[in-house]
Amino acid sequence: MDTPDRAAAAARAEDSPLFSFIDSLSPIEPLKSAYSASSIQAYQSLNITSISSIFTSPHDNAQKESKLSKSSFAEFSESEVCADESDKNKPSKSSNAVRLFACTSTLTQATHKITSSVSEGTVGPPEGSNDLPQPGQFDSGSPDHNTTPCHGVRSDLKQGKCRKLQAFQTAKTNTSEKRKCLFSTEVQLMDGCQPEKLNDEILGCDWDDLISATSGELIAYDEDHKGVQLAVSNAESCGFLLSKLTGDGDISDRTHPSSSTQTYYRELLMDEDQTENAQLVPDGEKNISTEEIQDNLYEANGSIPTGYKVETQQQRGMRRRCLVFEAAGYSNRIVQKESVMDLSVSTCKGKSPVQNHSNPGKTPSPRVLRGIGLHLNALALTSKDKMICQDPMSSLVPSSATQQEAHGKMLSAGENFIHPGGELLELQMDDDCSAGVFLGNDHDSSQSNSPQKKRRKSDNGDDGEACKRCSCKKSKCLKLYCECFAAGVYCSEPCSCQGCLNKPIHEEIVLSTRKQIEFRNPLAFAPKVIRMSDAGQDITGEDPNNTPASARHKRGCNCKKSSCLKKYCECYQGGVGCSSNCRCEGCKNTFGKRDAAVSTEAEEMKQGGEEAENCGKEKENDLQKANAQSEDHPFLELVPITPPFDVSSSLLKPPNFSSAKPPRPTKARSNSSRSSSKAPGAVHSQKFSKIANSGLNEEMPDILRDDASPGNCVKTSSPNGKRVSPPHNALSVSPSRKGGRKLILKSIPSFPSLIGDASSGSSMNSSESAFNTASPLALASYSYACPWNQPGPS
DNA sequence: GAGTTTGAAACT
DNA sequence: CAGTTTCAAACTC
Repeated sequence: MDTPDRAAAAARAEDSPLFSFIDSLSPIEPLKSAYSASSIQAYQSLNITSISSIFTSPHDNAQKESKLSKSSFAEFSESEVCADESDKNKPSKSSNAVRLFACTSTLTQATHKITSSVSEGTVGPPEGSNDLPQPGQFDSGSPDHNTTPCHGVRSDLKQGKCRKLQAFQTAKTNTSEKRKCLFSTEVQLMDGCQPEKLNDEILGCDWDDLISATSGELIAYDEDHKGVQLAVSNAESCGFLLSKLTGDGDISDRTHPSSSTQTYYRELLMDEDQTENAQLVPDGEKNISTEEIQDNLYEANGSIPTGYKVETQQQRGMRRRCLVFEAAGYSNRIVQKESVMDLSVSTCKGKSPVQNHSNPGKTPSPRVLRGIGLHLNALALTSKDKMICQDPMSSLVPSSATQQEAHGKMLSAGENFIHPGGELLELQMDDDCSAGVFLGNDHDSSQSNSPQKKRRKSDNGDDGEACKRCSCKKSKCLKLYCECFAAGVYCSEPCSCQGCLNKPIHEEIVLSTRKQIEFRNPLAFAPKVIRMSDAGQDITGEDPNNTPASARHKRGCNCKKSSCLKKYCECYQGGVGCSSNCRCEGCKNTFGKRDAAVSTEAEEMKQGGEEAENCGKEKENDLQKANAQSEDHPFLELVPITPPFDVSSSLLKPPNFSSAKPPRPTKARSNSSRSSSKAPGAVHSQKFSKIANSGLNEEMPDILRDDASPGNCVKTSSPNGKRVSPPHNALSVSPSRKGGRKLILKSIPSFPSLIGDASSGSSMNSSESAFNTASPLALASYSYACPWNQPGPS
């Protein structure tokens, strides 16, 4: 960051002929400056104080960026947002991306080196593979970048930008570079199409991402981070991405530095995107540039900085995607490594082979995908998840180099996964959809982790309704009645709603409404069904006992006529047995009767799985659906809660961690009180004690009680826990939390992210400062926890 | 596809 | 906090 360093770096770069060439192409200096202290200042001014972002995964940065963009450029973003929808993929963007891409191709290794050197210059001395800016360096730099140029860019780029940003986020080691690239790209965009060497170079690494971003959809792959994802149409959503990536990413990076560096994001270019791109850039250039570039990248891997190489070759990013796709093993299989190139090529050409494969007939529009984002809750709640969209899935399908790896990552990712903002949600949806789509293809089942996805896939695939979504008429999709809104996702094409305001265009309204609802009921957007089982087992591994059956409906149902044997019953719908919290009458929940639960909750918790099985026999279809929902998305569960939530109540966040006080789930209490009132207090208390006492307990009890235990937020289970726990002392608060975290994540609605975006900017700073090292996950958890911590409405 | 049932969400 | 109304999903035909 220091000027001397920059000077040195600059000198180096200048020395190389490439540098001169690059200069001719586009001025890089601006970027440098951006990275430099000046940028930092700007960053600070923006209120993005926390450097923690540096430590954190790219996600954090992205979030911050998004936040910044939003907060500082809220006007822009909004106006742009509107424009985005109409102009999602602006030619300028695509053109820029194309340019960058082309530049990168031309630049090849030398350029990469230069870029790296440049980055280094800002940060520190580059070396060999290290040429690429180190994460830490970037981190420091990235924020700056983000702050200054990004804002403008973001606003301009809008969704596409966000996507790009997200993509950047995904990259770990490369992240910094990627970030730079993003920034650079963003900058260019802002500037208007000014090609920049750095950008190009950087883009070389991320250009795919950029392209994807421009194209419309992004698929983020964070091998290391696993959790990351997506992008999304709105910058807002970008902000939400918090995903655990940070935490995971950090960890993973540490553990697997080399691999970590390779995060990959891919975009499937939609026809639109392609067309747009084509328009923007000469066809020949585009195609050639992209293809060549890719080829070059692959070929030049040796020459290319490790980070680049890895990314291009390994396409770890894809793996992430794979998470989604994993379920759809098919996608992975089909595409595989080649898929990456194919994708890139396809994007250039117009349609990605993948898309063709998945849905020859359909060409999922980026929009669709965006909208599709599934919500964990939604998933858990209904088969609707299916809605998500097969198409997107298919389109997205990028194959991962190693499916298995991807799977593993996916799982982890799922765990880590946080729902970003609405767009992110979309991505999620995409993932989900993909999962759903692929469910049929469960090949990947080997993934072990993604059983849920598999199930869903099957479900989705089976259901023609897969893409069905809400059909609100009077609620304007701004109430919990709306599944989309409840799930924290924007309504999209599949929706048949009327007067829908749950769209990126009305982000503010959505956020405000969401806040209101959350204020009224902090748990409103929390997952209705907490499912320790899969997530806990897989992720945590700590709670072998937890079985799907163990999961219970948080609030408990109030069924009277359905006997808890129909989807009317949330418990049944969620594939969980009724618990003492339920006030149902004549409960016959196949997953576990309330009475039984009360009397033998402990057993149920352990054996819940059995119950589920039994129930499943009774109604295979229903059960499958339910199970799929609940189980399939274990990692969905993991999904971060709503950042917004955090944001809204965010103020508490820092305190949470710092403060030993366990967050109180105000509602939880209310729930408990409720349940207690209805159910025998003794029983309830017993459960509690059980939970508290048993190590396993964490699983369900936490969740169910999640409310009860504020810790839930904190708990970050395995994946999350990894990231979070170390840094977050406060988190450590209760061991039990681990399990809770999983649950928590699940519940988190994507929308929250939206909220989070708005508030996050300032709030994040404080929180980040507190966390610093904390991973994004931590943040997410934190934020999530905060709400809980706060009595909220109470 | 239309109408009914259902229970959660929202409202008072 | 309890009761009522509103709402949209789930279900039935």
